[in-house]
Amino acid sequence: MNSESPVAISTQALQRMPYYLQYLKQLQGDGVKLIAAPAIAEALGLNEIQVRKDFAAVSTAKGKPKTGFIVQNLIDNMEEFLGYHNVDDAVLVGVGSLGRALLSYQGFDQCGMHIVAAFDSNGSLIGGEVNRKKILPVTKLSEMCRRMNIHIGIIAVPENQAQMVCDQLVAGGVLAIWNFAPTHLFAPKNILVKNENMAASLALLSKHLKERIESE
Amino acid sequence: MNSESPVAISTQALQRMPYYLQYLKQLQGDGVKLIAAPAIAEALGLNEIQVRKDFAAVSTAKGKPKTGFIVQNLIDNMEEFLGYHNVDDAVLVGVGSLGRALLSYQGFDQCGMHIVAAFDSNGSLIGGEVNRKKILPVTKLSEMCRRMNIHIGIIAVPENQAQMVCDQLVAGGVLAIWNFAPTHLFAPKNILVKNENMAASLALLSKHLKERIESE
DNA sequence: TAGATTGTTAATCGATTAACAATC
DNA sequence: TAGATTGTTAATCGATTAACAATC
Repeated sequence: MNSESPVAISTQALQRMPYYLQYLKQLQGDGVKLIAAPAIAEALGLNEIQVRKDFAAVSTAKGKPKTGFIVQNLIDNMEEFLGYHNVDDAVLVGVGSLGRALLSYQGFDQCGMHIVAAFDSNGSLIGGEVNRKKILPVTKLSEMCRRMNIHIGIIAVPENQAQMVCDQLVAGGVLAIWNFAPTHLFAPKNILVKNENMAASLALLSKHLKERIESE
Repeated sequence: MNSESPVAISTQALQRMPYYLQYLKQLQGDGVKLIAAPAIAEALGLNEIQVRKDFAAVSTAKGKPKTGFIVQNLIDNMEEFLGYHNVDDAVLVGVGSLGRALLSYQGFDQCGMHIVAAFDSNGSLIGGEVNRKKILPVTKLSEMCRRMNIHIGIIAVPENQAQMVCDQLVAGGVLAIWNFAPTHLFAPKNILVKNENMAASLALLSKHLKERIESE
């Protein structure tokens, strides 16, 4: 494994990349051409050695002592590394309030994902559209995934329907699932399931506040 | 630190709690009274030793060999541990499509957070409401936070406004910030900032797909 | 009793941070 | 040159998993 990447990269490092990209693009917008690792570390609240390692894992060009890295190069290398250049088609299942928000979000295309259609089981929604994406009946889900060669399935349905939707996405041949339902999903090992569980984040906030307030 | 909890708990363990809770409540709904760690591990795709350790960290009652744990006890212990019983008031800033979705979500109250109001800078939104939450001018943000004793600030504004909003929330005395803007925020060390960066999750998906597709 | 499950101590694994020589 | 910054190897830290005795 990792045949194409000379240096292995951790999951954590991977998820720092979008923060680097956001800041690097901001610098670029301000006309900055060069940037050093310590400056980025400072701006993003990270350790500078960590930044250097992360850059080493994705950068084709080496940094120059006393100078740093070429902003444009880093942006290109990161986007290439993350696969933002070859956009994957996605479908979204569950057109509730969260589903609508995701369908309306403009930034996914720049991150290598394009939502082509939405699915729902509610007959009154079917045939409508949100942000120019048609809402189709969920009964057609796996067939459409296969026909359109969809790679990503986004699950935004209630938790009791999530596993069923997951199964159909897998049957439709998707390779990755982005799960917004607050439940564990079973999927074949070669399918990546990324959970986005608000309750898990809230647990962190709630516990922090409980401790702060109790310690008074 | 950790004076009230006999066993220290990791951030990771904390974020697993909502998954346990979800499953335990499902069991309870099915009339199941007792559950063993290996069964839960199986259902949630976790290691059974990890489950036992997580339970040991929050449970007041010990598990019984050959029997397991009392479902009701675990639910109570976890909710108490996470602070779901004492609900914290929150405000949301930025009534775009994501902000609306968050305002409409019904599950936060059960997780110890209650959104009392929303703020926006767009005059045409002010005075309106979403899911019975009034939309107020962002100019009143810190004053209102202080007056209403708000503990949590939710940031759902564009990235270029996020730091300014963060500063005002801090000025208003909030203790924790839930940041949906894809940018790093600077805040005092005693304020918890939890980032919810969709781009970071997408990076994981995009990279996985790039590798899968390249390896064909 | 026998066997499944518990709780805890030790070992492993992965990620971060420190130390330091190389270089512009 | 001197000093800042780079890249890499070693040390530390945190979390997970393994090993195992205790117990119902």
